[in-house]
Amino acid sequence: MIDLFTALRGEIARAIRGVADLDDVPFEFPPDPALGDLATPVAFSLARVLRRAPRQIAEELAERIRELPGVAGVEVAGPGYVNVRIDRTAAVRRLLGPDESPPPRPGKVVVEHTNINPNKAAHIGHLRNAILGDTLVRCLRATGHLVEVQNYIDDTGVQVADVVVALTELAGLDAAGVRELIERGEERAASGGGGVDHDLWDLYARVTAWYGEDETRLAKRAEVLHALERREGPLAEIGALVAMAVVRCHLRTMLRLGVRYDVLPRESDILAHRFWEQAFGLLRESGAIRFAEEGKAAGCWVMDLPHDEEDEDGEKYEKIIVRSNGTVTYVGKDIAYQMWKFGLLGRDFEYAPFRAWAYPDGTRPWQTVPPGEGEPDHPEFGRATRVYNVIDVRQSYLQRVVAAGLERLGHAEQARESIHFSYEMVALSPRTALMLQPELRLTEEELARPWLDMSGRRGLGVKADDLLDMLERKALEEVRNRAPEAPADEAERIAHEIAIGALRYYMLRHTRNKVVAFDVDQALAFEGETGPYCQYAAVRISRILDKLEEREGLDRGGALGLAREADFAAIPGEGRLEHWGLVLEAARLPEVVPAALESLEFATIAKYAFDLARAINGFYHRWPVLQEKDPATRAARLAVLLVADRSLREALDLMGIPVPARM
RNA sequence: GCGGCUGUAGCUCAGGGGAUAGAGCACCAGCCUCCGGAGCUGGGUGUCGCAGGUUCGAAUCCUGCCAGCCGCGCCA
Repeated sequence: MIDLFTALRGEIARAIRGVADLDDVPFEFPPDPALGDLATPVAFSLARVLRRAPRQIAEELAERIRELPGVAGVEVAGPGYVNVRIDRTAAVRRLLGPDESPPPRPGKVVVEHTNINPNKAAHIGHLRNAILGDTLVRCLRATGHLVEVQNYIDDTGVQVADVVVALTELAGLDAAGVRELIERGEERAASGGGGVDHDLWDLYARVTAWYGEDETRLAKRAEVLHALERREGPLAEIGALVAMAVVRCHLRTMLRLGVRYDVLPRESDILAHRFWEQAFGLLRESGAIRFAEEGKAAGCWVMDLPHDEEDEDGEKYEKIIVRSNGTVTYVGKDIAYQMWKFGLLGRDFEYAPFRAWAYPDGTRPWQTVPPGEGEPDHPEFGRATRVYNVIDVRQSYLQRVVAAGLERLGHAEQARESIHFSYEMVALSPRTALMLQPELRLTEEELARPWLDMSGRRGLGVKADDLLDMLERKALEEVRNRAPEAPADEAERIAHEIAIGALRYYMLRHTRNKVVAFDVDQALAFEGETGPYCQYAAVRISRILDKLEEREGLDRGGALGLAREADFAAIPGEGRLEHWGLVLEAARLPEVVPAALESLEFATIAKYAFDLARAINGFYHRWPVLQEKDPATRAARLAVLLVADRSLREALDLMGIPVPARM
């Protein structure tokens, strides 16, 4: 990324402070590039302080700004905006120059995302999580952060227990039978089908009904849970087998969209390494929790929340951390885990390369393992200076409690740096739900609702793999229509890249506080505000470069060299402003990325990429490069397109959207 | 009850003090002997949920209200 504006703003702000004392000088981009490249409405606020007309103040400021290097002109417009124009040829040259990305930053950022229960196939809600998380990771890395990506595996929870019950009681399988089921899934997966996680999707839905028929059957779940925690017996073996097999499936699904992880911490290893016992000691010693002698929580260890939260009786709110039977709650475990992420626990996991699967390139993410099984040489994990937990909005309360726990332990800074990246869920419109599953029986009330929650227990939802398959099939059909001569493997690769583009864009285009009411038609759209539209704009520029090489022997390096030498002023007057407008739009990327990180709103990057692609497509139609006769104009026009291309590709890359070689 | 989020065009959504409130979809009409239509150009719609307030200026900030959704468990 190349940032034209930050340094310039600093200069202008300094010049303005020479006239009036101000902490903060506001800047904005003028709504129309004809007005200028950078604007400040500062004269309006100064007018109040100085008790003079804003326009008059603006004129004075303009005089000083005019003198600054890199400033090509200053004008006062409207009621008192100061509009600044910059040197265009120099700007274009710089934008085509070497990368100026920020230097590495101190500290380490942990991003935890995906976190799918390893009991059935990933659904489209998990896709939103992983895509948001992965985009966060990419943006952090692009701005110089060292990032560690964690995907937490809850392999001892109720969901896994239920699937073990389903396998043993409903499917009548023993460990050998489960192994066989997993193997069959692997064979299907090898030829592009769904793995064992797909089998479990329906099986898991059935177990809820099975419990419903006879409540005494819940004892089976308790038995399995117990076995999982102790890691003993055939039920535990099946649980471990299934959980790791499903994790493998999830990793495969996520790899389809280009999402990878550094380390997979497992709940069972948190238990095995006795993280909670360690945290319990620290919490007790620090006074963060206390033993409740009386009240509703008598006999429990509780944490008094520093918030002014009260329950309906007006009593001070306390959160139970250890139950009266001595077992720890979910929040308690989460506090221990969060402490580990910051290196505050004084205890670590052991690690080994993920045992169940390797990425196709032969690398493996790391996983945690029980005591005594770890490899001596492994990267350092945890010890973060900041932690992002990507979890949906329903966990907001618990995330606050976890941060409060750190605070109460005396780690105020880490509490502040514990960031809940919350987002709303993906749901199904009743129409889409019925379309996908016509056999579904919805109540009157459900039909009237704007959306329906996906429910693993009802089998209601859309599998991530199925959506990806649909996207790839549709994209492949389009590719075959448009480029019938393309070899099969190339067509498939392009279709895959288009599918990813469509899916990732779809999940990012909504702001995070909005429920995505999943709509098949919208998700499968390749036209309008979509990923493929953005990809297409980049491909078009790429095609011009191809033609340039075919017809004139000018390769990409040559084209870039030509563009760097271009004189922007060579562009004839009537189109000059439009050319410049595209450059300006492209130059805004370094403004967009930090803003997106600050607000955790990656829809802004999606919107930016789309606007830029739209500008490129419009430009493409009005200003041909290859047909342009005048060599100076042609070089300048090429330069403009290359500037736009660079920003568009960078923006797409931040969202994990690849650009196909052709479309 | 308490807390959070959402309410903007027919639909899906951007915009979150500042220049004339915008996109996409859908609908209609145009556009290539081309750098391939996943495109471009036009066409028109808005009590920005309602009511007050702050401000030179409010879709945007504040207060209240209405509607919808989500949380608030000795579940995970």
